[in-house]
Parts: sequence; structure tokens; C-alpha cells
Amino acid sequence: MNNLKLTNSFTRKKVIFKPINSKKISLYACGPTVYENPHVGNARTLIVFDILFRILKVLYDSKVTYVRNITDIDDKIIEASHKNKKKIYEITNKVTKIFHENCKSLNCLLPTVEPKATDHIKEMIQMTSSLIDKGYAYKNKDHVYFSVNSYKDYGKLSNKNLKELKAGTRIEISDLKKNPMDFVLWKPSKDEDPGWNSPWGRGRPGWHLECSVMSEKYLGKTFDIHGGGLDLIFPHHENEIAQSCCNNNTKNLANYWVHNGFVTINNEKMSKSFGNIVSISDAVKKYSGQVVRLALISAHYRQPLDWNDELLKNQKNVLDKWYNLYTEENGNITEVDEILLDDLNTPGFISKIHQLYSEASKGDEKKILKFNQACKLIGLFSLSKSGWQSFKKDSINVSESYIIKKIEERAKAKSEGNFSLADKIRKELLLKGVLIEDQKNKTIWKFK
RNA sequence: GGCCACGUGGGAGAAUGGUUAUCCAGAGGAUUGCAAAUCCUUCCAUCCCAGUUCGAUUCUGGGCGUGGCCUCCA
Repeated sequence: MNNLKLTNSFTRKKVIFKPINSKKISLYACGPTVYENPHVGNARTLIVFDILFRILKVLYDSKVTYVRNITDIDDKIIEASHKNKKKIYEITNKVTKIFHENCKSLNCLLPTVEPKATDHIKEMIQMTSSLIDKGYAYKNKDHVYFSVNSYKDYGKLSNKNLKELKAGTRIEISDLKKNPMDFVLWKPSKDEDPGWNSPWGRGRPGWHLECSVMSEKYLGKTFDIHGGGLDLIFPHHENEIAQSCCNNNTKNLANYWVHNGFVTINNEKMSKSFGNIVSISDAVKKYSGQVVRLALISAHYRQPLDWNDELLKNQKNVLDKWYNLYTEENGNITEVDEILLDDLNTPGFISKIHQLYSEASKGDEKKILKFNQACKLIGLFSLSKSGWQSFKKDSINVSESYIIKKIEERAKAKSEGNFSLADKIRKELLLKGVLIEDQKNKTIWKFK
């Protein structure tokens, strides 16, 4: 039997995945904070864990619970609401809607549960109270802080040591904190900002708490896999672990921690100050969700991935080719290739698909099906062939009947030996974004 | 300063203690009225130094270089 191997950030080693209960696999991935349009970096995380979810479903007969949260209360959201002069919920609803559209266009499966932070305030207050009672947290002037000194394993995931962190120069020192590294569990809200009543006055939860609370509620005190972007290791995941393990008196929050690398844009870090953030919506509009998906898995998930036009163009050409052998037939996907099981080696698997294509192109139907299944396993071929061909239709101002008319005119010119006219028609269509290909007995067209 | 990752052909990107993926680009060919698409063939690589080894791109140590985290960030 093939084993799934994952690189566990906790040990920085690639290990064989052994679930707590093979009848109920638990996967938690940090979802978005809904304050602005999700970008292609978010998309990478989405797709990586979507593929992991798909693999687990095949391996464990669909007995997988995949939780992906939505953080809809956070300082960044409050900031955005002030800036745009909009109510909090207007922003969170709008961004959540866009996020869902993005997920769909990228062909990500729906998670089993998609809990929202604001639906779990009560549980967060409970956890905060409990941490105070147990001596891991303390109140100071309407704030509640987690005391990092109370947890001896603090820093273990991110491989940081408290003494060195203290020596760091740029930590904001709040007088309210006992230790500069202590982080907030609850903080007061201004009257105009969103807040909930709590034993410490009207306020709101600190970041991190929502994931601790929701993962426990839907997956239990210790679960199988917790994932997210590389930058969440510290402080987000470190703090989640501290809260949860102290509160539950457990050794681990999750047995496997999986983190994906960053997306750079033309070799630059994606950031607001560079103004080079590419939103999923824009990327999908420009290249289609399929192409974006394939591009984002063209490097191994732990490696950095550079987003540039050449990459996207390349992936589009690959899909154009692969769609030659597209079939509606799905069959039953019952196994996962060893390459993919080896720490989700998607580039290696893509290479395998190229080989499968090559074999299948000779016409053997079984091989064609196998090729299709491989594509579908990693979430490709979500569109039918015609859907794929016309994904750019909206941005091209030519009607299908016009194209067909022109092709007929050209066929006539060709039969009369008037090749210069035929070439002229072809050139005109190309300028309009329509590519013509003469096949044996017919002429086909596609959007460029 | 601390921690971490990475350095493979012109570009992208896997893998591997010995037999050198894959894609794009380049070259040649088949096909085509010409193209396009497709197919076939083909050129090109493992940052530097030392060690382990019969043998290292792969393991170990050192160096150089790049990037990330330590502050909100996927």
C-alpha cells in the first residue's frame, strides 16, 4: 500500500502520514481574513490544501473532515471599514462572496465546514476565561493576555527561543504586558467598532483565538493536519498551539503541520508597498481558473513560486494541448500516484501527466481515461472542452456566427486556389483573437 | 544578531549514491498550398572547496550567493 508522506514543519522532516483515526481524517487550513480581495498567494494555499483534501478523500474513502475558517473580525477589517467608510459586515460579506467565487473558479472543492469567527465569539470568551482560570492568561485594564512564560514549549514550532526573541529590537512594548512576547486574547473595542460583551468589558477577540476554538469544535483537541502559508508559522500557529495545548492540556494541537511557500510577482515580494498584488479575480479573468490553478502547482508547494506572464502563457499552452484528449468520462479514481503521495509533488506529477498524454495520444481509450483521471485528480479539467475553448469569449468581440462565416469564405477561397485571400481571412481572424487550424477534412478555430 | 530555506541546462522545474525526469525555448524532420496544431529526432546542467565512498548533483563539513521569518501578511 502506498503511503502519503508530508513534510511536517514541526520536525522539518518528511514523514509518513498516520491518521489518528482512519475513519475520520481531520484537516484544518487557515482560510482568509476577509478584508480585501484575495490574491494569488491566497490562491496557492487554497489549491495546495484542496489537492491534499482530494488525495485524502481517495485514500480514506471520503472520510475526511476539512475545515477552512473565515476570519471576519480583525483589526485589518476594522481599518478597512474606516478607510472605506463602510460597515464591517458590508466588507466581510462582499469579500467573502468574492472569495467563494474565486474558490469556484479555481475548482476548489467545498470544505466540509467553513466556520466564521464571529459565529464563535461565545466559545472564544469561554476559552479566554478558562485560560485565565488555569493560570495561563491574565487580565490587565480590559485586556487579556496570554503569558508565554507559562508554556514551556512556546516557540517550538517556529524554532524560536524566548530569550532571543526578547533580545530582538523591534518588539512593540506595551506596559500592559508582563512579557513583551505575550499576545492578546481579548481587547477592548471603541464604541464605534464592533464588540461583544465579555467578563472584561465590551471588546473583541485577538487574532489566533478563532482557529483554536473552531478547530477544537469541529475536529477535536488534537487533530491530524493543520496547514497554511509559511508566514503563519509565527506568530499565528505558534500562538494557536500555546492557547490550545495549555487549555486542553494536550501535547499537540495537530500531528502534522504543513506550510506552503510564497508567490512572488516577477521575482519581487508581493506587497502593498510595491503595489504588485495580483488578485485571484483579475488572474482568473485574464488567464482562466484552470490556467491559474496549473500555474500555482507548477512548483512544489514548499518552494517559492514566481508569478509572471511566461509562466501563465506556458500553462495555457499545456492545457490547450491536454484538452485535445479531454473526455467527459470520469470513471472511478481509486488510487493516487506515488509521485503525488510523496509530499504532494505536483510538478513531478505534472511531468507524469505529460507522459500519460503522450501514451494516450495514440488512441487507446483506457490510456485516455487514465490521463483524464490524472488531470481530474489534481482538479484540472473542471471545464468541458467547449467551456475551455470559450473561456476568453467575453473579452473578445467576435461572434461565433461571424467566425463560421469567415471560415466558410476562406474554405471557398481555398478551393478556388485563391490562397492570398484565404491567408488574408486567417490573418484578420487572428488579429481578432481567433486562431484557425486546418485539420484533415475540416477547419477548427479557437480563441487565442 | 537569532532562526529557516534555497542555489540543477537559455528559461521553468522534479528526481537520484552509479543508468542523467518533464515543460518552454533552440536545431532538424514529418505533416501543410503556406501556416497553425500535432508527431518524431536532437543540442544544452547539477555554485565553489574539502571529506566520506569504488563512485556524489545527491551524504558530511566549510565557503560564497539568494530569499524568507523574528512586526500585520497566504
